[in-house]
Amino acid sequence: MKYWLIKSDPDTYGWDEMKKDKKTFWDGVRNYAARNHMKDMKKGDLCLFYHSQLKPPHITGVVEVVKEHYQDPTTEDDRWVAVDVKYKRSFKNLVTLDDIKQRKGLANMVLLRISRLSVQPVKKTEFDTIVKMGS
DNA sequence: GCCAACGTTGGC
DNA sequence: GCCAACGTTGGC
Repeated sequence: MKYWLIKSDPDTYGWDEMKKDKKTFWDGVRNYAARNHMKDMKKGDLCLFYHSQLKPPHITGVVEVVKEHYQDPTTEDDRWVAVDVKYKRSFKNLVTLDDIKQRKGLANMVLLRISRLSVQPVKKTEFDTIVKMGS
């Protein structure tokens, strides 16, 4: 099982909608590196849900991959894919970007190195640390 | 609103 | 296949 971090600008799609919908398709990725990560996602993988553009930016909770990649329904262009994710759990404490920066074990997260990548892999140890921080 | 980082496009 | 120009993302 793998772990990921997926970003969403709440103006486009926020955690409240995620909770309400229970399940959604994750589309609109137009970046090859992010797309390749989506193609690696397997059913049952867990993703941290990251709110970008907020003050402060933060992780709100966890979602689970329930359907592996398929053609992105929002475009004719067959280069792009979508996956389905379902709501798993909300964090009691939001884990902010600053919290992540402060935490020693998380200094090598992709999030801090390639800030613009919207779908990125997360190590199990990083995932566990963040879940602990959020609980 | 600004700016850095970086991906994409298009001319050559 | 290089590289300049341009657009977008995302933190601050």
